[in-house]
Amino acid sequence: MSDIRVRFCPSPTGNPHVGLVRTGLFNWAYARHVGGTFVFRIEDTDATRDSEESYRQLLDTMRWLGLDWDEGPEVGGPFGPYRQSERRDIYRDVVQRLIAAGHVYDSYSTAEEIEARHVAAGRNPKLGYDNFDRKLSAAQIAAFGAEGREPVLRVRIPDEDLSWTDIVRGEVTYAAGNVPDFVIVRANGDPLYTLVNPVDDAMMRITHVLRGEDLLPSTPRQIALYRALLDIGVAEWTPRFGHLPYVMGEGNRKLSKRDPQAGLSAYRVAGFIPEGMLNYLALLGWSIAEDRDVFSLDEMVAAFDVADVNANPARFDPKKCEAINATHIRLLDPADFATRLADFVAGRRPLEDDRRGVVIAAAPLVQERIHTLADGAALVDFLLAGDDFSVDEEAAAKHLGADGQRVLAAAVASLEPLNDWSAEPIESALHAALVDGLGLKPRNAYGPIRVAVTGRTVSPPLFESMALLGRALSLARLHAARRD
RNA sequence: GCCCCCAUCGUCUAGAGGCCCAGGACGCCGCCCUUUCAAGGCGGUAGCACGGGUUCGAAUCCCGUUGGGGGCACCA
Repeated sequence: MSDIRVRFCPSPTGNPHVGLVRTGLFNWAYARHVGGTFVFRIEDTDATRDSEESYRQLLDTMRWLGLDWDEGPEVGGPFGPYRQSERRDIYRDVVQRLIAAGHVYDSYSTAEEIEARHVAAGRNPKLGYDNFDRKLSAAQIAAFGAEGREPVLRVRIPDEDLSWTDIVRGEVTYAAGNVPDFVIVRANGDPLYTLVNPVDDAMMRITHVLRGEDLLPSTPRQIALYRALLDIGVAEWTPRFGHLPYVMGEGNRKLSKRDPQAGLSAYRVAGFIPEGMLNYLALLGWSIAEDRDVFSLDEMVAAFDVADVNANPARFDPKKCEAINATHIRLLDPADFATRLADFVAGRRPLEDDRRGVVIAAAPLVQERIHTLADGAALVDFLLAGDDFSVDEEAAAKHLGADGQRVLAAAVASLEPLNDWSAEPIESALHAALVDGLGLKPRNAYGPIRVAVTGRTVSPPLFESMALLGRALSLARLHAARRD
């Protein structure tokens, strides 16, 4: 067991997106690699944006992927609670101590006033807070109070360079004067992320903060806050920071929640399996070896180190994600794959026991032909369709014309006397009648039959499919496809 | 505008001075196999952003330029 403690602390807004999950994965993998502790914390300090549904989705997603946490919601731990909405009293106390020690001060400036001051001084109005309220006189404060204005609380940033050694980027420095005093408590008394995140990291004894690159600019502020937390005894050390590269979407934009390919749940619904998803996500900024990009979670754990993470942004490529997923599907033990496929199908349409058995039996025929479980479901659908079976129009036009009709007639004639309705006899009978009898090339011979029986031009292997479908249904569909 | 980050095939990456006229994967294109589709096999396509240094030697180190991204909230 190592003393390393990392955390994953999403806020429950909307559905978890792939970049967020990738960050969770890297934290988890690092914790497991070093034998440390993985803390899962929910940052729900913004009541107007957080939702219980999103919270549930977060836990559900983590569990689906198999990223278990050592401390966190529903698991507990020595530093709980792990939902910030339940930690108000803790923050209130820390704020009192920060005030008492003089690290923070009341600030009355509104955004308009700050901007006006910049304009009046001939500066860029977008410069940010100007630390104006640092030196308010008692009289001014009294005057604001008399107006009924409620101050926010700001942290006093030291006037010196702030730098750290980023685990993935190396030395990063923000020169003195570039980090304005920032707000940690709203005028209404609500603590902000800017306070709560470092406070919890300190109190939960986090040693390594691994998070998205978007938070890099907030790191100097946090380092300044840590000095204050160290001073008042809330923190015992400043953690190391590592900023993981962005996951980009289409075009050159950071993958946003609105992006259709961004939400992780969409992949689950589309029939991606955790193994494939995790493997692909791991590839976004990390690689296991020079000539290898398919691996299991265990293999990742054995090899993963944050220090090896690449600093440049990665584009999420749905095609490669599918390809990786496909190889993981093929890697699955056939029995395991069969039950996953059956469960997936059952999630889409009611599956009675005997039909479930058919899907299980068909699974080996589709396992290596698909990228996602949804592909698999589509491939076995003809076995489950009852009265709603229909032949695809385009396929019919192409294969069930005059030539197709001759094939169908000969096929029916050869199949009807068959006693043993299994793949081999079916193949022999069809081969004799169509290839030998009509002198057709196999691809032309079996096309019409495939379309008649499965309704599509693409299906699992024909003879096995017909065997699975059964004699009665197979013949009925062959008859139904005939025009005479 | 200011600050910060990033820069190898279309995409994800390997590469931590000579092993690299740059390796793997996805994609794409051929061919083989083949009852469709896959899978598999074989082959191909395509890249170190640019300019200066440093060095006997640079994709690798330094500086600059350009390009891309992010931040500059009483969101996280």
